[in-house]
Amino acid sequence: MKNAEVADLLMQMSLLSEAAGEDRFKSIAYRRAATTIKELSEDIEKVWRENRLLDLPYVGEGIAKKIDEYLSTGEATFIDKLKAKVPEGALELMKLQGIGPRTAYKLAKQFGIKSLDELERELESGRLKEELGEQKSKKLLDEVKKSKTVERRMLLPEAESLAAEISNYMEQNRLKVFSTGSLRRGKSTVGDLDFVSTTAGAGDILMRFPGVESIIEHGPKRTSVKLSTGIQVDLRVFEPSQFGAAMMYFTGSKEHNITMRNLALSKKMKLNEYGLFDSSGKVIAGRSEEEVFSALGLQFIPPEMRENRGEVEAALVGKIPELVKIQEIKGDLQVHSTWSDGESDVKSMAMAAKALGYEYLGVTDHSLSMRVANGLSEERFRKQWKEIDSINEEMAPFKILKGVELEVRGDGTLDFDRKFLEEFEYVGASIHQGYRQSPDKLTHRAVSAISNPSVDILFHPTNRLIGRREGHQIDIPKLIKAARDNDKILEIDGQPDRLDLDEVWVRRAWEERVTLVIDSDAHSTEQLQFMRYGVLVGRRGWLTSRAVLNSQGLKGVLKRLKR
DNA sequence: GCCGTTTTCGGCCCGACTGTTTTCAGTCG
Repeated sequence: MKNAEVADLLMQMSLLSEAAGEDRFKSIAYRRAATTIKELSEDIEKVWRENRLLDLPYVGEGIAKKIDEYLSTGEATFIDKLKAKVPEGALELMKLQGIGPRTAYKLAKQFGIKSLDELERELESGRLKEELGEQKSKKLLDEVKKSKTVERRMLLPEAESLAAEISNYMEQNRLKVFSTGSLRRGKSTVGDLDFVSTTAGAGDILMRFPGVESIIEHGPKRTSVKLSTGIQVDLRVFEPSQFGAAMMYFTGSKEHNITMRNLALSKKMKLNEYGLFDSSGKVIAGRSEEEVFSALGLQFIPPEMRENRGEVEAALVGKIPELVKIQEIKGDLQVHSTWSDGESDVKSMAMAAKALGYEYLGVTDHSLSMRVANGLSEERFRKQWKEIDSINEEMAPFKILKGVELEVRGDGTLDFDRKFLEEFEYVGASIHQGYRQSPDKLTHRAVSAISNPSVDILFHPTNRLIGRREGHQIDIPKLIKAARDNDKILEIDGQPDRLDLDEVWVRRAWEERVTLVIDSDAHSTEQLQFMRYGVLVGRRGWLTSRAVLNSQGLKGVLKRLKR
């Protein structure tokens, strides 16, 4: 699948077009098309072969022609053409906060600055003071020095705990702040933190938060600071009567906001962060999000869905799904114990699961060939089952299910034979090995695993580790089709660095009526909490409880996994 | 470059903050 490559090319076009000083709407158009293709839940090559490129949102004649060139010849002459118009170095300079297309163009063209290192030298020499002004030079110099610490996005637990730390600090100063932005939308990675407050002066308190390293800007309504960890925190202050509109605006996403504002315009109203207004400027709504949605004739859209992926259109016709909730989860079907690489024993895991209100817990220790994880042999599994039986007697009606995380070996064969696999209450297969295999081979392994009669679930299908390792380049539409044809289940793994399947594919899978299971993949009792993150992915993938196997009670799950 | 229950041309979300621009351009979210 070349979706990521094509999206990347279009994103480059967007940046180049901006740096070349072209009409800024061109750049926006490229970026929108890039997003469309990045989030496309089918193979772009398939769309192209079937002549459906023009059906994609934000793809018109111009962009379709470029995609056609790339997919048919493997070349992208349009990139080189545009590059010729951009002075060398401008793109790199634009990565710096405070340098936009204008400044980058000027610095690269007039001063021949080609890199951040060169910019640093020029700034230190003072030669740019006349051009940029004293303040700006100083600010940029600070930025250049800071830029050397790599920019990173936080995983959800880190983002949540930082947000909690900041809001506790504010609370100690008798100020309430509300977390918004991508954290409120439940995105798998969070770049910066966004808060809304209804108390004047909140910005002054934020600036005194102990982790603050520098102040990016500070005004009566908006304050932005940078923490020593490199994370940016933005705070905006509003009147209580504006709170709902403010939360909507700051929760985003940006593209969702644009669609919402356009919808307001089409109804002769105006929507901004202060409220919804009629054509005479009179306020119609703003105090709560519910009020604003309703005044626009929309159903309430849960934050997790606000990504401009059709949710506004769905809300207009009352088709927002009732998203799955964490309270509806009745059990966990992938956890590990001390039998393999877990830190807690089976009984502790079961007690912790019961304490969460679950009816059942599927213990899925690794199979034999995962030697690094102390994978179990047939003999050890039989011993484990005895232990499970006795705990089950004690804890009834709570039930521990005998599962396995079964290794799909490099050659596509499974760790155990069919006869033994039938003795488990269910089998989840995983592909951990063989990164360097071709996409075709990996796809074949995944498809044959999910098609195997002894396998019920494919765990974390791409095996990605966010920020550390790309997932296997498997053909996911093909995998989804195989799961559907064989009536099998795909997993959303709740480990914060996995969250695999990705939300885009989760949505596609359920559209094809493939059941999903949301698991914590816990390796300790505490990690059972990771279920929450998996549920967020499900919600971002528009799942209802009906789509999620483990929103069913024990009876329903056993029926579905009947062997 | 894309798009259309006002439009196939003329728009494209809307506002805060910074700096030294004495009225607004650049950048950002």
